[in-house]
Amino acid sequence: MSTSSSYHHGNLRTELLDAAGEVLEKRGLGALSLREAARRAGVSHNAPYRHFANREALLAALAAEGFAELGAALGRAGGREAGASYVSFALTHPQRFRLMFGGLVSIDAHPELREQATRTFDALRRSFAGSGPPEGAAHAAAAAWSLVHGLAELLLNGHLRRAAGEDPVAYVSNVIGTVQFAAAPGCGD
Amino acid sequence: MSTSSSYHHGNLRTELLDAAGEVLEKRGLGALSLREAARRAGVSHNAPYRHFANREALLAALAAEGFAELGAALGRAGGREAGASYVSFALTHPQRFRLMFGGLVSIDAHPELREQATRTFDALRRSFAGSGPPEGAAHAAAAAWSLVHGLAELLLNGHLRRAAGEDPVAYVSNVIGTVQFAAAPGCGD
DNA sequence: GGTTGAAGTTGACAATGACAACATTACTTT
DNA sequence: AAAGTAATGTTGTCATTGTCAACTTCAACC
Repeated sequence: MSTSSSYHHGNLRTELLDAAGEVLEKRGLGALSLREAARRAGVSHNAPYRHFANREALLAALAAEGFAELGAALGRAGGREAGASYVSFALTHPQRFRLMFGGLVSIDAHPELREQATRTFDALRRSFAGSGPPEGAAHAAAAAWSLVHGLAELLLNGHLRRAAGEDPVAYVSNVIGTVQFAAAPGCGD
Repeated sequence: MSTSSSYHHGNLRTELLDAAGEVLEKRGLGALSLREAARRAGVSHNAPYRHFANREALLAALAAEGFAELGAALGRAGGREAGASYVSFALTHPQRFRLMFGGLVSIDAHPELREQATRTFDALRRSFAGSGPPEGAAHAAAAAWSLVHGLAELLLNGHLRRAAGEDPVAYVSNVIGTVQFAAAPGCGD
């Protein structure tokens, strides 16, 4: 139905996001312009402005998509594999992950992004809160999230060299396995 | 001496880096253009090209400066306070830190940056290697670095909320304090 | 003293983000 | 169903930017 005429696209916002997402992952953030997205969607250079206030708004929408997907991935995985799932998301969508956490788009400046991010962060804190008892819970959860987030970033940037032949997945679980949270059962406070 | 004529600046590269660094921290990476740096250095729009091949080369030089400074800070602090020192650097120079680890400049593509980064990374691994015995050393060091790096990033982005009135420095050490590395003395194998 | 090359300048061009004015279509409201 | 209105896309334009090319100035060396 939507394809009747060629003037009104009918689905442009979504297609712009798809096109932009592809450019983002394949050619990086620097190559991602509103005009390029418009070109790929087969639409005039100014059409995107009907759906996004400016370039940053498009980036914010991309980031929001990313947070939604990350949240879904965390939901799928049990609390136990949350860490592996987080790292896996980052390695599967490196540019998206950087966009989400790179600080280039202010989360607070974009309400829709803010809401989605908040939802995902809450899920995250919940996932990582199981690591300790109430007293140090907040700190331990922060540590767990930090560990996993840092691991993702450093892997993404190629700063961690794993031994030859070491499985990436195994590496992640090995690294995570070296730490214990202070109040976790089996290790004194 | 150097200020004799106004044609040959004599110190342009350094001044461009200083100007660019200021723009970077105060207005963010997006506002940092070669032309803006040139303007601030009181020089024509194309003068920077005598010192930097392109915009990315300038960014690479800024990142290299950052790595040098981070390395120095780590050297000043003992191995014990390496973590706090790392986080402190990130919080003091947020934009610089993001530039260094944001993946926007390819480290490998810029030899000078690559060398400086390698030096600093080696120092880093050394700092964080003290956390465990040889067998799991690499993994434990990776975990320590990841923890600290993630903590820095998440703090930078305002994703970790510390309790009201909790000192930032104390918070960092509290969070770090919740983890113990598997083979560290005082905790099971 | 003249030559040469590094460091800076002016001038140009294409790409981009953004604004304004206009065109076309869809939806609502009788 | 007809008209009016707002949403969606288009064309035109402009300032800014990165980058290339050609020219100029100056300092160091023979």
